[in-house]
Amino acid sequence: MKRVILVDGNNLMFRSYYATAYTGNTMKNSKGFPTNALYGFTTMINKIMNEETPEYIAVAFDIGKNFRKQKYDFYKEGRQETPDDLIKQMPIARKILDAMGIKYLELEPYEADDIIGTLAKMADLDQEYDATIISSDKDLLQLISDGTDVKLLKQTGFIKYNPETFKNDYGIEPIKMIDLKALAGDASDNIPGVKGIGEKTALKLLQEYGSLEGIYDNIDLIKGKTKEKLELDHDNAFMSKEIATIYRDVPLNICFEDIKYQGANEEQLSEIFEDLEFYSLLKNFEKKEERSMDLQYIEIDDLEKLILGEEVALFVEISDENYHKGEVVGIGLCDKKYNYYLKKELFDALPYLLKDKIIYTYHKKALDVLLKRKHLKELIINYDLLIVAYLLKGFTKDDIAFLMHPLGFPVTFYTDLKKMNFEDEDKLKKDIVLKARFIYETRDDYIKELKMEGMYNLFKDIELPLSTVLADMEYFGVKVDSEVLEEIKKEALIKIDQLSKKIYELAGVEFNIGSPKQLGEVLFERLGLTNNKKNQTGYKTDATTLQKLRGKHPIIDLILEYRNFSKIVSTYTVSLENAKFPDGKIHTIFKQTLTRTGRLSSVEPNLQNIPIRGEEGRKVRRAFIPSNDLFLSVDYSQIELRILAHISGSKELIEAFKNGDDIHTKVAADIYGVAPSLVTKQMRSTAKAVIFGIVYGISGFGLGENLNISRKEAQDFINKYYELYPGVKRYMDNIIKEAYETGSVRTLFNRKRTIEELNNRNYMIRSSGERIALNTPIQGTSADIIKKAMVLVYEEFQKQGIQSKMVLQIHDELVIDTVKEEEEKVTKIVKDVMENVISLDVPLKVSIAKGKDLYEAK
DNA sequence: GATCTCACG
DNA sequence: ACGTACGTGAGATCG
Repeated sequence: MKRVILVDGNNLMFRSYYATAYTGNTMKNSKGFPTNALYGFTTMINKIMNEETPEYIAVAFDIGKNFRKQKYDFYKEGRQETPDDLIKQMPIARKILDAMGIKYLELEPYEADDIIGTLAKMADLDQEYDATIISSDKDLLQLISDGTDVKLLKQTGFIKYNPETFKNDYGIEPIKMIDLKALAGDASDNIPGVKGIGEKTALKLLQEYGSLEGIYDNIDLIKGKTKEKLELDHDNAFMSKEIATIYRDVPLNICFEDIKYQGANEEQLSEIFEDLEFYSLLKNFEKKEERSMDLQYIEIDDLEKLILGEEVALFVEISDENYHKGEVVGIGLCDKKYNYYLKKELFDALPYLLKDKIIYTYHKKALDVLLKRKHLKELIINYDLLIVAYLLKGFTKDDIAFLMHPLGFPVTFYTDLKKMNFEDEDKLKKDIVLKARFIYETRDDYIKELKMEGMYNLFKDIELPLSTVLADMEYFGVKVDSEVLEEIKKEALIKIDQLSKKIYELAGVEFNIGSPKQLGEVLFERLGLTNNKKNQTGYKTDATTLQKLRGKHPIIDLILEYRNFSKIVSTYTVSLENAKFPDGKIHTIFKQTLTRTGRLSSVEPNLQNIPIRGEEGRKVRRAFIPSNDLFLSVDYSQIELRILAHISGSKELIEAFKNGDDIHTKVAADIYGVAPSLVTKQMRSTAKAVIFGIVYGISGFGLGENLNISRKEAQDFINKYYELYPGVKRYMDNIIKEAYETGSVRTLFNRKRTIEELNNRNYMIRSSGERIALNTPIQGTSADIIKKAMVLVYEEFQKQGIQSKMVLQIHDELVIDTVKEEEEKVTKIVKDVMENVISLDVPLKVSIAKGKDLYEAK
């Protein structure tokens, strides 16, 4: 049996284009030619060649007019025009295939689908050949047969369909996909179908009557509205069927030998890749001559030889992404004229060497920490390209190579440097110097861009000084009591042991409770519990699903408890203990340039998700103890809601906050139409869920799921809320409109987030873009506010010579490791700064807690 | 390495 | 009819 691979080339190009256009910047080479679709296309083809190693392969494209459009001019009408940036890339895709030795096929007036259909038919008729079709377009599923399967590409991975697996999923024969479309239509191709009938109803009808013809033959057996709709759109249905049918007799006049894989012409291919600047792909077949910019640099062993201008760019390569552990590998230094490479031993001289210089760097925080670890004087750094790129592009990588590579610089990625253990000295030195040079050469343009975008102040007054604060917090670290952790672990393990025994007993079998797959089988097959919730791999067994089964079987509660304790053991005792440094402290890394909203995140380990909601988990907080005398925890109360009140200008909400009302009680009273004194706990928590939902852009369905009430009830709550607080509704409408117009939203401090999702043709992704537009100004402004407060607190501590240290930030909360004698002073500073950091139309309020560990300080 | 589950704001 | 809340990090399992 010979296998023929049939690739939907058009589909691959579109997919690649929108995949990357959606995550961020459209990739271009240094000449400004767009390359994003080609990059995705090429890697996909490479992947296919590796995974399938086909002997016969063809890639089909659309070209020119197509016969469906000629006959029915509404076909594919209303579709967004293909972007210019994508059209430009189309001919290059064909060139690449030529160079790869892969045949491509196109023939006017047919579409790629028809060409694939024709070849699949050839394979079906020929006993010697089997075909596999590769595409993310479901239309092609109609071609599945004994001799043809379809690899349907998903956002991640793929599903492989043959007649059997297809029937399992859809409940109909593959060929009935055509009838399905005839009934349900297809919005993206503008195929009408039968108005008012969607996939659900269509599938039901087809399962019962077999085909479109079968349905109309038995039309009298069908009742009610469905029948009316079918009768009304009879002609449309049959016309839709015609359009949806892939034409399988395209006069290609070829045989399989014509599409035999020829092997790549590497020279030709590397020329194309050079031109596109696909350096990572070039690497794959070991292009000999390295494209280099021949950067000249001076190696410094003797500091006497080093004379620097006023402005310098500094790049320090570190041997581990975790700069609390890594060591200096090498140093690049540039001024206006010269490039220098300094060996790592000269790191200690930097504070002296760069005194009074204007310093530009990449990843200032790592540098700050490194200096502290070596007990060196701090450097005054004026510019951090990592932060700048984050603000301007939403760029998120710690490795500067990700910034340089798309611009055509021959730079080595950090992971590759690390893989070779930073050993190739020549390459390494050149690389480090190049990075420093890049920082120097681009700084003016980036600063200009920051100013143009109105983000210069955000950078200069908040983000840059914040990196100093974060370095200080990370380096100081949080002390952990290993004995407490050990104690918690021991007790939890005993619990786990007892629980597993009981669970095995009730299940009648021993299995791995930690395996969702095995657990699902035990609960829903062996014990016969009912669960209609599924995920990709089987039954859903997450806490919400299980909670709905409580009372149905005693095993459920035990499993929930088991999960609780095993989470505590693995994540919050063992891992935290492992994260401890020799000084008995945990030194997390606060990622300053990662989140899309402006929040921080915390890694290695994450100290922003230490348990608090559950009593058992909360005990873990006893293990976090101050290095000084006590913890002071100050958190903003309802900061996001206050921000919503402010930016929406909602009179009612502003009034409530000014009065100092309990906002959830107030909203509950309004929604239920009762006096605040009559609001029950239940009512208050419902109101709370509604309020949070609003901030996230929830739907009636989502809120319903969340509160376990009907979708309609939930929708009523939402409508009521809009009615009561029209300002909020107005804000939501306006911000979404603005987001569509500008492609982005901003926070109060002008932090910008571009939302590519809004341009996506997929409804789901577009709606997600709208929710992002809604939520980001709120979450982001909150992040701005606490960041500014941190900078001011830090400065005030310095001014007053305070020894207490800020150690944690948990989004709306600051934790200070406080010296007893400073308790009063510190409390006042932190409270005053946090409450007065910005003046809004509503007051900002904090609540304060203190204690001898993180458990008590809450 | 993807997926599921669960911890936090 | 679609599919279903914003932002994160991490451990265990499994193909």
